[in-house]
Amino acid sequence: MGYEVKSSVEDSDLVEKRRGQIVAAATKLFSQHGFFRTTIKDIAGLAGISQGLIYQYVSDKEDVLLLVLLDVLDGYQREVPAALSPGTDPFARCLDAIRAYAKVVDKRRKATVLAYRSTQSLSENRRAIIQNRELETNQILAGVIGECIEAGYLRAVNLDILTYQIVMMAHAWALKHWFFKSRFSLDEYVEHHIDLVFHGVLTETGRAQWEATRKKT
Amino acid sequence: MGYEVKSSVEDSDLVEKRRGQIVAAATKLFSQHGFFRTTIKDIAGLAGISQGLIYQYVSDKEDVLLLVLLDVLDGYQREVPAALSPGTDPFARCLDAIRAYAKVVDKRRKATVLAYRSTQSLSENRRAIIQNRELETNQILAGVIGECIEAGYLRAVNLDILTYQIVMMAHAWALKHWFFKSRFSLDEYVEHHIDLVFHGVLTETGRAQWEATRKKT
Amino acid sequence: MGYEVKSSVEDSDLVEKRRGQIVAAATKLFSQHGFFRTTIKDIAGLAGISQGLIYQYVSDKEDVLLLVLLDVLDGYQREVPAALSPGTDPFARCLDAIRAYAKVVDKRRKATVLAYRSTQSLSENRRAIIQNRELETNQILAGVIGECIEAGYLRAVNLDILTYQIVMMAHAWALKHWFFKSRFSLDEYVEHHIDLVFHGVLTETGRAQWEATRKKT
Amino acid sequence: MGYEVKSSVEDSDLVEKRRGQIVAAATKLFSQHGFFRTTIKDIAGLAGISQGLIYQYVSDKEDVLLLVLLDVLDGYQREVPAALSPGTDPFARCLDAIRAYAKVVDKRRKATVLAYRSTQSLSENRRAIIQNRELETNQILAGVIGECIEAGYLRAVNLDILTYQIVMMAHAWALKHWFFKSRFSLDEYVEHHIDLVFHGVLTETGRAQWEATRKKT
DNA sequence: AATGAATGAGATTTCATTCAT
DNA sequence: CATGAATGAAATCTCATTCAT
Repeated sequence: MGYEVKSSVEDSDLVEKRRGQIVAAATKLFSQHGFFRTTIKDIAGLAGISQGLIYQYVSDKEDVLLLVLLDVLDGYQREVPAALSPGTDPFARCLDAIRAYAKVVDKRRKATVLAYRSTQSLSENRRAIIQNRELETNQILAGVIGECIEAGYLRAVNLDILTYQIVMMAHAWALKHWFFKSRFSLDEYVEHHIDLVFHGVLTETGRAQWEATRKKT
Repeated sequence: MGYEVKSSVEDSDLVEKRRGQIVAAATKLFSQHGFFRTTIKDIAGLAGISQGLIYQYVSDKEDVLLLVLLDVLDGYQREVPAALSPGTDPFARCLDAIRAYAKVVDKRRKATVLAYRSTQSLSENRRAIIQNRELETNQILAGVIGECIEAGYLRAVNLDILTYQIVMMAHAWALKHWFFKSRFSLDEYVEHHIDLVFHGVLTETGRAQWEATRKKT
Repeated sequence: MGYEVKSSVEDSDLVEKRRGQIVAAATKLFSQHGFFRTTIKDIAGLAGISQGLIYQYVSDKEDVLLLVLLDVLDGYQREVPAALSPGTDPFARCLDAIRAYAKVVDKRRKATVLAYRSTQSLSENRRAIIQNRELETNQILAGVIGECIEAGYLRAVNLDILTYQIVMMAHAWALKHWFFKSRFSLDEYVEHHIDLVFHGVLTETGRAQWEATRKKT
Repeated sequence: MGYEVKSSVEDSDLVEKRRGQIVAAATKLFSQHGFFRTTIKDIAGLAGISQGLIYQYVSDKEDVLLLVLLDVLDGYQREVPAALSPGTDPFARCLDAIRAYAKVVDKRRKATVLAYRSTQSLSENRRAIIQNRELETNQILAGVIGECIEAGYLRAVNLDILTYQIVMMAHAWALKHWFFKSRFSLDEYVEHHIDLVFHGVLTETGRAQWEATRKKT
């Protein structure tokens, strides 16, 4: 998983190892203080290597950020599929996926927030890499949701909308954690949302009202 | 609306005016290039004043950011209530509020993204100010939603969850605009979401499956 | 004489003054240790200003070099014409010019050497500026020499060749000073050269030999 | 030709070979980008060896420069004598030498310029080595010129002056190539100079004027 | 002998902030 | 009140040199 980021070092095992150190240190520091307030010196210090060495594995400070963000998204992409029991019913798999996704985000809460803060600090093309990676991850969710629709468990709502609804639910857990943490456990938070999206919020009366409203326009 | 931010200038009209200039310039530049890449010199230049003068109306570069973010949130707080026809039915008011909120966010799309990027750059206490302000705005939505629940239009779901669901829907329009812009108009986007949250996604079969699933656990 | 080099400071008197300080310091240091071994910090220190301030009057370290070299060439351009008694006979003026040029180079010996060492360190376009300036200075010499040819004092030899012959004679005094200094005074050096170029080196015998040689080919 | 430069490697054939690689690569790179802008890594890369190995044949980056400059001067010293037809008349030999020297310089134009740029970057004692070598080369020219004087072909002008006149003529071809290249071929350039130095530039009138001028002073 | 990863000092440049005018 | 020149700390990045393998 060397990606596009170039290194002057040949030995790919070593590259893997050093980048691992760098990414681990950078993730921690970027999450804590942000990309701009973190210095290369800090990263090198925490990674236990010299400043100069970082530039043998990365061409830019921005490259470090890219590596960090790719690592976060890789985590999603690795762990969500791992949580799906293959061969089971789409409905169960879909619930698994939603809960797994939320769990994965929770595990990387700070890094997820980091992604929101920092993706815009990347140059055009590096940003595009990240966005593509995000879409790939979303495809995993979209896949299981799509199966549920085909299986007749879910209405044929717009898949992009529904997928991002779920994605944002999980991200909001990270983004608004300052609010939610004192009010819900992760499980409660997720189940509330599942209930919401599965059953909707309208009562009978509400549904009537909705129909009435729609006719007017 | 001087808030806590202190100014060495007495004449409060002038303070208002100068801060207006500063905030307008800074909002534009922060949104475009981010907080860290924007310099005080840039802001002064665009605001048509000298660098030094900024420090008579603000104590810090961070203070400028606080002012900008407060201004964004003020916009929400001002414009959402304005869109509500007073005295009408809660259901209609609720729909108005949701759509208005989305529209307000759309109007400040870049500034909204800025808020996500930059709030964490603020010091503890300044961040708290922003978070409180966000909650105040959310109260407006929560208010009309609550009325709908009381009026029996909506199920008694958790108000915080539902409110943030709607808030995040609007924010996602800004945050993931790179994805949505080529797929939906704002209206389509919003109506898709309203449909989703109002009616839920489960079919009859899905509902049965859900019940079956729940019993197991 | 602000040239093309841009400054963020408006007040042109101040620009003149500060650049004067910077150029004086840089000339000394560049001449002594070369462009690359001299640091901006050194220059600032010797100029009695802060490092940062230099960048308000110059956009680059290379810009400092350009300023220095332009200043050297300006010296030539200012002082050579000043040594010419206007209205006198072309022959006298020509001798004046040659001796004056040598004197001017001698006065700036180290800076002249610097020009040879460092012009190539400039970017393409900045180098072109310097080369043009050199040609302008040479025009002064070419002018008086040309007048001597027109007046019939000198043979109609190629003007570019003769001009550069004289220019290089003066420059060689600086470039090979390590050799000449223990052997000649500047005056002796110059008069030897004038004698050489004026009368040539062939004896009668030599001239015959030369004719014989030429016929063969 | 190991000179004073020390190597940790014993096998002197190998030393010769490796230094050959290093010098060839360095000459090219130094000529192109200058001493300071060329890195040891670049040199190693072009020489096809590793960075570390360079330090087994050289103690310093400056040492590489010394080797390069010595190599250039060696070229002069080798090729000029080779162009002299032994046993011929001093006059012919002198013309041969002048033309050969110009040709040798032309062949190493960039390296010659490099010598002017970089000799000053050497430490005191290394610079002295280069200057001595230059004088040795000049002796070759001085030798044939001296013979011409003894043979009565040339006036008894100062030998140092005349020799350096010719040396500088050739060097100027390299140093001011940006000017001459569009105006003269090497041959034209050289013959113009020979004509100049051999016959001088004064006309009969000029000579009279010169005498008149001299009497005054 | 040879490699190339690692070090760490150091250079350029930027910019928030101050302060004399 | 307003200006903008001046400061100086700090950050990124480069590269000669070393050294374990």
